[in-house]
Amino acid sequence: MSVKLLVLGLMMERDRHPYDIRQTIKARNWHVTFNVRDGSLYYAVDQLCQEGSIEAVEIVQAPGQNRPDKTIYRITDKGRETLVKMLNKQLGETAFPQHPVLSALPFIRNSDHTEALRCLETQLEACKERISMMEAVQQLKAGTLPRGSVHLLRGILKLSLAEKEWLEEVIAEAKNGRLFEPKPPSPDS
Amino acid sequence: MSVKLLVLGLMMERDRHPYDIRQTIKARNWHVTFNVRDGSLYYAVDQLCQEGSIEAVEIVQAPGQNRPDKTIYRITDKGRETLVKMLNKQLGETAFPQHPVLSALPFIRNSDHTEALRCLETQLEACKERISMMEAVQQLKAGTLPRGSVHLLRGILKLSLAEKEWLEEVIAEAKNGRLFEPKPPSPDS
DNA sequence: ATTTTCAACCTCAAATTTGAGTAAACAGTT
DNA sequence: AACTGTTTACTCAAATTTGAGGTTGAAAAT
Repeated sequence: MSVKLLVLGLMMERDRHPYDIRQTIKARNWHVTFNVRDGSLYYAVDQLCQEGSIEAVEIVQAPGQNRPDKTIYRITDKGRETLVKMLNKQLGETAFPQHPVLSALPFIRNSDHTEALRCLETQLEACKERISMMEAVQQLKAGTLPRGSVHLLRGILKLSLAEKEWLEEVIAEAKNGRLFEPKPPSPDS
Repeated sequence: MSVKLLVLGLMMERDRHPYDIRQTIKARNWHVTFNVRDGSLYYAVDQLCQEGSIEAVEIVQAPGQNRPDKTIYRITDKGRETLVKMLNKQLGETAFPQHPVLSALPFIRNSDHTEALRCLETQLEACKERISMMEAVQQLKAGTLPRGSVHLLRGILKLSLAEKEWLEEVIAEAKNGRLFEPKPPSPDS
């Protein structure tokens, strides 16, 4: 969710420019949890700057002279406060995460069944890939990472494993068609 | 995610007015998966109406005469097409769901540790409640629900159980302080 | 009999995200 | 030497969500 939290958190490690943040996310395989578009990133940086949570420190002239120069930002004292507040806020949100398949399921009988099955199988594929990726990363880096990041990996892994089992059940019922049956007798669904 | 999908899906069952949708969500305990504010709901209905996916059928005069009258909508043929498209789109999204704790974890060492621990415990509480609620609902209604809805419940349950175990591990490390330790030796985290 | 609360309804500005661009430099290919 | 693709770096309108508010009438509490 909060892109601002991400920005401030990364700025705690060192001064950065927006694009650096983008790269760091990739480098750490954080795109799984932090699904941020460029737009939101630059927007968040702008906001943080306006509210005084970060400040521009340096403008680096890029190699070619017509290229836009990157502005490097630093977190301020106010920013450190903001960070603590946002952490509290976010840790306090008890909303269940939104899963696309989960929220599509109650309506799935209105779908094109063949197509839906194909989608579910793609989901399972993606899920399995995520699992092996997380296992690999854990092997490689677990020793060197701060505990928070380790638990991030373990969390993704654990949730993905549960997701996998569940998807397999759903797919089984999609295959035998039961998933798409109109209804048992019932009054309210 | 897609509020529009929700609206169309519910309109497939019968004609409805926006507030009816709101109530149905509550009645079915769907607020867990569909976390919709009033604003988005009315906005989505408006959009769907403008694009011709639903149409107003009837305007019911509410009891007192100064109260706003509710407009009842019906799904159109175009709406049914839209629904199928949105289902496909949504089922095709393989993004990992956003969990507030998950994305706060890598930065948690910058938090107020006592407060953070308290938050984590609240999370665990909420998670447990969700689990017992889902178990109860399953007991009561599993027989009468369409399969899609059953799998929705089972999914929430399965994911929440995994979440619970994971949270317990995290809390254990928050208690002994290891979670907040600055870092093991490493270069990149 | 009057105040308080609650459920039914809805609105709207401001914040944020999405999606689709732009443009320059470099690396590799034909 | 001209093409194609990729990385760096950013922009912007349009779509959507958020958060907070507003009105009426009926029911409950004082």
